[in-house]
Amino acid sequence: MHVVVTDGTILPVGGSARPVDDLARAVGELEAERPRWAWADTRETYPELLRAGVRVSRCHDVALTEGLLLAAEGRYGQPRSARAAHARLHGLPVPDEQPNVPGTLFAPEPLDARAVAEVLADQLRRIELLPDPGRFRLLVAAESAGALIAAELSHDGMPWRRDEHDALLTELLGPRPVHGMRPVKLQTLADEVSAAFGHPVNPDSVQQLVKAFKGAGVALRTTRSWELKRIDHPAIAPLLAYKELARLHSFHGWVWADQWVRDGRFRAEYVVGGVVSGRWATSGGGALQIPKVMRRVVVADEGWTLIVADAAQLEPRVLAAMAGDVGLAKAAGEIDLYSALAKSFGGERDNAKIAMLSAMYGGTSGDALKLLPVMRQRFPKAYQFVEDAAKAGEEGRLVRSWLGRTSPPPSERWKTLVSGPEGGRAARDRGRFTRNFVVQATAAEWALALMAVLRGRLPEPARLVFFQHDEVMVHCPLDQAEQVMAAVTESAAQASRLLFGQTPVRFPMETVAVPCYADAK
DNA sequence: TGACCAAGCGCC
DNA sequence: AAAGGGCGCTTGGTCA
Repeated sequence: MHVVVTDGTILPVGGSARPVDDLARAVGELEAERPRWAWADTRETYPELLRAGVRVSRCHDVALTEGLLLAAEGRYGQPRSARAAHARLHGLPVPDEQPNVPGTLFAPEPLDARAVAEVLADQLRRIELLPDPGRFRLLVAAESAGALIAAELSHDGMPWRRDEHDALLTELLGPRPVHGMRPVKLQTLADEVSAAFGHPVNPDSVQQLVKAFKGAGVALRTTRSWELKRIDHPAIAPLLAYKELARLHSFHGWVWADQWVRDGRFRAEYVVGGVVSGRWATSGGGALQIPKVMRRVVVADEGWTLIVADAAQLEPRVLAAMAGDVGLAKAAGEIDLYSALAKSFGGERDNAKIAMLSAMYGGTSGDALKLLPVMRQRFPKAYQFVEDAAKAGEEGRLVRSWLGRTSPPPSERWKTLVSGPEGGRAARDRGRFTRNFVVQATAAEWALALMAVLRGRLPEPARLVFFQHDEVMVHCPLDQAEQVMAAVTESAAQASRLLFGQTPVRFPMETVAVPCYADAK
């Protein structure tokens, strides 16, 4: 049963609205009945419940659902807030999308509970009109669970040892400099670059670098590191070292830690569905781009451990299950998908891998082109599945994930471009996007389902603390390690059943219990 | 001065 | 890990 929640009101759908003074307390009491809470936007309501110590098991996020519905209905890009949805429902002027900044001076009055209930009812009706309402309902549930989880991840935070972070930075860069200065090791490398050219060059400036290399008789198109590596010049070594360390300093250095690490926790801000494929994005903190070298500062609390679980070869498995390709599904029933593939393929493991990846991602390398016909012959249904997606893209049509997330339509610019002289290129690019979309979006759905199930199976006080596309991290007391690892395995199986029902495809998780993130794999 | 873009590279 | 898709984020540089 749905129960609508706004700032000061609780409204059980079909019942009567009840004003409440203490929202967290009221929600906490009603949670015993396990309703599906419906609210305009999880980001506006749930954080304060969490701060009050209240967690809920499930919800319906109106804004996220509206975004999914609009895309599915071919109205991608319209404002998706509950307020906008309500205005559309009543033929009123639709307000522009508001940035989500709580307490903004000009923030509009929140919708009242009755209006939210109206939008909810309308959404449930619209879902029934879609090609596969059952799957879409699952998508809505998973996306909404994602919203809960994202808020909880931010609330709980990933363990982050500032002392270890500082030690790592000091080791690599030198001691923390006064604000605005380069750390000593960076400055030394910058000086070495200048010395190699015989005059001052700012290694952060592409223009200066290209000019300096030109003066030294080296023509460069870009200063990308893979291009620099092919050049023989005394400035290259210090420059490459500089680039790597400078990035660490400016992206995840002391200033970053001041802003994002508090009380021994890194609290990222996740954006659920922030990527068109349904993958999450982050706004601030760069949680999805933390360099691997930083993993050694992610350390479990005393007496606790980190359970790090990574879905192995998720995307080819997802394709096998989606396409219903018997041969591929059989290979995906093995732990090492690629050796199984090679057996069925009658070739080398590496070749099987390249063929698989090229089929999924539209690879164009020489090896890939040679191997694709084998792929097509051995796994015709899987091959056809991604080919169909690519063809749809090339023709400007939409594609959908397994649960019904719809790709954005091509832009007006693309439509002009595709009928012009460079049209073939634009069409192929779009084809690669839609080919990738169906696989990546479904993999994202599987990952959401995994987390939603796992969240419900975690014992107190274990907490999900990190999520990165196909990898999750749980922080729990040492004596819960076995239980949590088992929960991960069971959740993967449950997620697979939720999405695909009975399938020979397995979705193994590589799961380890470690004191420190760097110790995983 | 601030707004905006491109380059470059981290993650999956 | 592949390799291709897409993201965030910082810096330098340009323009109004």
